[in-house]
Amino acid sequence: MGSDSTKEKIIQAAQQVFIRKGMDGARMQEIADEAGINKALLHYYFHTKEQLFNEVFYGILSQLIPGLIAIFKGEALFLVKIEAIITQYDTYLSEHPFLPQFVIREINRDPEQLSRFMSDQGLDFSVVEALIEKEVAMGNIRPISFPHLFANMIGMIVMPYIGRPLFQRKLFRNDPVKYDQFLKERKAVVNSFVKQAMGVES
Amino acid sequence: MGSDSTKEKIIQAAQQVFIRKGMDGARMQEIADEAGINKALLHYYFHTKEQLFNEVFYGILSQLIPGLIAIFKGEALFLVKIEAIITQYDTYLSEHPFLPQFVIREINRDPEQLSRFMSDQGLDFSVVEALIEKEVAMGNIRPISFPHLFANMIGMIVMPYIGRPLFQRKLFRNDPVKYDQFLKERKAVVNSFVKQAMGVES
DNA sequence: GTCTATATGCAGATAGAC
DNA sequence: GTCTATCTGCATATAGAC
Repeated sequence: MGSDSTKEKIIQAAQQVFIRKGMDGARMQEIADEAGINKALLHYYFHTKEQLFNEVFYGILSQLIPGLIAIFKGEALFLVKIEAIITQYDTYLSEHPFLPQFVIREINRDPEQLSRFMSDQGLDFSVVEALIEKEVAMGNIRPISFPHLFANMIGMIVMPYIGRPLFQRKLFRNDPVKYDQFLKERKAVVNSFVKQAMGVES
Repeated sequence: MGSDSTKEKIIQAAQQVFIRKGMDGARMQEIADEAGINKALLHYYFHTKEQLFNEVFYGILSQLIPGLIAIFKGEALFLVKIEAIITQYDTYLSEHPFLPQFVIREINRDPEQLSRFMSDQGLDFSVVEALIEKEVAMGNIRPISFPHLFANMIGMIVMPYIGRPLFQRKLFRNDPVKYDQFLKERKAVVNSFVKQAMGVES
């Protein structure tokens, strides 16, 4: 039992540090300190830093993906799905505000592995891709390809998190309370922005 | 003259490497190799890695800012300014595709310094902030605050660049030619997306 | 200005006692 | 399982010859 809880403490600590510093910037010493143990014990549980990083990173990611798949494959109407995706992402990010930067770093550090992981988890965009083409063909929404719509939505949702240190300073006089309020508004703003752009009322 | 061209070679090489690997991941050896010199000479020109990084980073950034300020302070109509900002960013990014990731890392590594740098360069959003409030008050565009609109625009423009390794794999069967085509379309797509969302025809 | 060689320090990883 | 002490390697940085 002492062992399990130590491993859990390490993972918690590693999340904090990796997310703050990234894979390259993180130090095993710092992770050990944050977990209240020493480096040797860290290496007892996780042989290498790379291994620890992967467990942490993919552990976090795999919490997000099943929810998205469920939305993709669900029976809801197109516009409801759009809203669900925005809500899902936004809620998740409000709980893991440093995740986007973390993912972006990994996207560029080892894209092949990440891509494979998503496939392994069963994430596949072709369903949504077909869906949106149908909606466009039926004239329900303004013409747009899935990649463009996807990039637009993800970009709008994610930007306030990755840009926070700068945005908060430049746009909110460095007031964190104001910024949190701004973040809370995002879900609704993005949702109506997208719907209006696609030519449907919210 | 040999000296000046060496310094120039170093800066070019450092740009490449820092952009690929980030401040933490970059190695002075790799920069020296890419510049065709050795580490000692690198340290002759730039005493520390930190110093080299700052010169490269702020050197690149300072190319972008004056153009934005010109747009902000110009006499153009609001919608023309929106379009100009999108075009300016998008064109700049197509020439520096790795810059966003670079900036994001720095935003989180040392936000205070970056924020001060932008102020020093004279970048100030209050002009645009007032402008957009006026447009909303006049009923020319749908109500939206400047921070929300700004986050939306920047997010949409920047996302395809920071997410490229993943997006290209997942949405374009890892075909770089197709992805470049996609990137070329972004300027027009984002512009019309924004205008439609704000309730004006493009 | 440019090089080879070397110092210095630190981070990841291991050995071995308890 | 957990610790202290240590090894090994590598990255930044410097010394000093040319």
